[in-house]
Amino acid sequence: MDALPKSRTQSGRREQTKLQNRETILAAARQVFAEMGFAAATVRDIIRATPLASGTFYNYFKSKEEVYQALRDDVALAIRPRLREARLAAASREELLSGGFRTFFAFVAEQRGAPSAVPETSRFRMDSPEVLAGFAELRADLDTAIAQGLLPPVDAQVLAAALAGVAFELAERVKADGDVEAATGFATALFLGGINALPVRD
Amino acid sequence: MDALPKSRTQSGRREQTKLQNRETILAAARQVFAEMGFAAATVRDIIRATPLASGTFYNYFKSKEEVYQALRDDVALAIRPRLREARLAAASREELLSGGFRTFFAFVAEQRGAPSAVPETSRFRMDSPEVLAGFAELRADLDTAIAQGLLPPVDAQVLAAALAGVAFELAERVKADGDVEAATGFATALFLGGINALPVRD
Amino acid sequence: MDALPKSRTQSGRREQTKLQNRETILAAARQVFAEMGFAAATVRDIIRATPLASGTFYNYFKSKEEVYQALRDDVALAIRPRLREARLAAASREELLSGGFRTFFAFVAEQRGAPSAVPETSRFRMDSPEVLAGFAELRADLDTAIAQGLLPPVDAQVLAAALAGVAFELAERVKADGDVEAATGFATALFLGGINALPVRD
Amino acid sequence: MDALPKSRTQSGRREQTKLQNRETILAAARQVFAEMGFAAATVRDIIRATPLASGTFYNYFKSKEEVYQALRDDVALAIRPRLREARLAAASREELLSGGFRTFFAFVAEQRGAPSAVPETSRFRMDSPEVLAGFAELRADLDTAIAQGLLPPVDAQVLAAALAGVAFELAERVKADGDVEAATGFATALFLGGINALPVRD
DNA sequence: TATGAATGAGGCTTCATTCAT
DNA sequence: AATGAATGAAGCCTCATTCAT
Repeated sequence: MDALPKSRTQSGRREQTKLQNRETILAAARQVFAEMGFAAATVRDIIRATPLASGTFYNYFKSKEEVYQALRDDVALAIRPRLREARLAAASREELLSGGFRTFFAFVAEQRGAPSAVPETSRFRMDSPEVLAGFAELRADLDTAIAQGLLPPVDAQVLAAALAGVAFELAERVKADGDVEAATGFATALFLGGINALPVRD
Repeated sequence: MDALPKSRTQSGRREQTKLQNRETILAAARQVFAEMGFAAATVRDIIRATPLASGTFYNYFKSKEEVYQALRDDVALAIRPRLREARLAAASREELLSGGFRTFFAFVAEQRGAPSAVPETSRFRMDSPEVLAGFAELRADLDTAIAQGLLPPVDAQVLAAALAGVAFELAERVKADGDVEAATGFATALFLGGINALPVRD
Repeated sequence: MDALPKSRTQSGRREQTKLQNRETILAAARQVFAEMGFAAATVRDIIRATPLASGTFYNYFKSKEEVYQALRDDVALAIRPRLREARLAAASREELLSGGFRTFFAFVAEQRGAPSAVPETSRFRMDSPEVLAGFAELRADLDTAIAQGLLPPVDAQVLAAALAGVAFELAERVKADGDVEAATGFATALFLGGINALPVRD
Repeated sequence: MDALPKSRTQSGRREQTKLQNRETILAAARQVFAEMGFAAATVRDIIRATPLASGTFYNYFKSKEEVYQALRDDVALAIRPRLREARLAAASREELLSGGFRTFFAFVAEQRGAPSAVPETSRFRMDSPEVLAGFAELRADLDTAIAQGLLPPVDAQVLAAALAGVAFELAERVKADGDVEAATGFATALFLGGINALPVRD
């Protein structure tokens, strides 16, 4: 957290600061969660990574869980429209798959921030409303693609889970090596080849 | 002051008790983590779910993280030999894939315990040594399969990640619906069809 | 920059508002003290029961204690003149006693407000200046009555304490059952009979 | 609170200390409540008046309210048997009244501890089970006395309230001047004279 | 080894109060 | 005056851990 000087004399800062404090807290929380993991992090840790007073935290969030969800939602909110767009623009099965994967992995590569101090031995996923909405959206788009004939009539729910599983797992590699195209190529080829072999719905 | 053992069974009892205490703590921890999630659980919560005294906990574990890893390792230790066996017994690519997935999903279905009190909106994965060893083992087995000609010469590391991603994600569905065969069929078909399409190593 | 009053009514409105805010706070405090007890109540609770901002509270009161005293004083201020009048109008010892008790119990019955949310197992008495003045007034009136021959020359201070003790304790019953006349009859008879037996001052 | 040295070397002290800590806390609480009043006192204040660690408080009590009730109960537990005995030993109405008042006022005089630092402007009464039991006992004894003919058939409940009111109010004077006999004489005479004049039950 | 009371650090949260607007 | 976000002291309480028994 860069020191935002807290001196009272910079009164002009206050009016900006108002709801920008929220951003300050979110940034600090992102940092703290990355450094020590969500489970170990405390509200105090977040506050300490901030020039703000402890009480101020509670003007914005009720708990670290609420901050976490806000972060998640920010991410989901940022990535969802991009994914949507990529999928809707697809004119072929290959474009649907490669477009989705490439968009996702590119986003992951972008987010590669300060590498964790702790080698980060735990991963965590909180299915906030926004994240769940992202899943639902994926599934809906798959259904649309099936209707359009871009995909065979497979179980969209399960296919969505498989896509997400591969995406999240390969994302770990992208975080490490930043190679978006390799991951995209692999995942696209896998599903391009595999989808035809899937059992179709009755 | 050597022990004149009060009775032979007593010393036997003591050893048993020692092992039992460890199991008691692990069982309580499994329960507690399921009920309130890992992040919220405390050592005290685990002790309270036990007839033991607080100090006793520290004769067996140093922290809840250590308990968590022990649980993880127990799971990994239980599943790894089964997976190994399934993979080594495979005489065809189809057997390799379906055997591995079926073994994994069957294990997950077995473990489906009392559903969490908290709707459990977060999922954790702690890459303890045992879990990482499981990954390494998978990768080694893939390499062996490639050498045997059961698989084409793809990047085993990435394929392992994709297999794990699909396995873990579909595991959530198996936890929910218990349908091992459906998940096995889907995953096997996907990879059976997809593997041929994958880029091969140079 | 003298005020060109935007309208005459506005300045009138402002003064009214000022008084109204004080009343608003007192009313909220009465409510809050009744609902959660004095000890548990906080300034914030009082503010929250108000449409006003937190800072505004401090334009009127310094603390919850000050609010409490103001409430007390309001009560004492309301009851004292009535008690005074009742006692001064008394032409006989019976009238002196019954008039005083009846006035007091009638006031208590009037105040019986919404019953406390908390079963209220604690009772407070804060001897604010106004309350102490009420005591002094009672004592002075007793001295006057002694001088007038309405009462024998007993220790007015102690008699005042005994009267107050019975009055406050029976008040609890009146709060519960609202039976002003029963309490008045009992207390009057007790003192009417007892006063003659009291030791007289030397 | 006298400093009980907290050094670890005095290991012999520990076993005594075990449940004697409870007494330490109660003594500190008595002191603190007397000095700053119940409403203003905090758990921390009580702990600070103790050589104990903060966590230890919670091994014995859950809140200051619980401490207060324990104190109240101690008092009620100490005074009730004495009052009971005094009343049961009474062979005449005069003995019944004077015995009860004298016992109560003597107890109050005994308890006169360190005078409050703050002039103590608030009084507080928490009707814990023990206190309520004391009231019930008084009432039962009055009924017994009525049955024995020591008292006329008045409303025992209301008479009990009147007796308590006078007793508690005169107790304030006894706390101040310590004159047990004066208070006893006054109260006894008042009720001795007044009881005959009370309305009798139908 | 097991016990469980004691410890005190430290997390969580609210509070009274200030002060720039 | 009124507002209400910010402050940070401080209360509440639990926690992990120790250690005498």
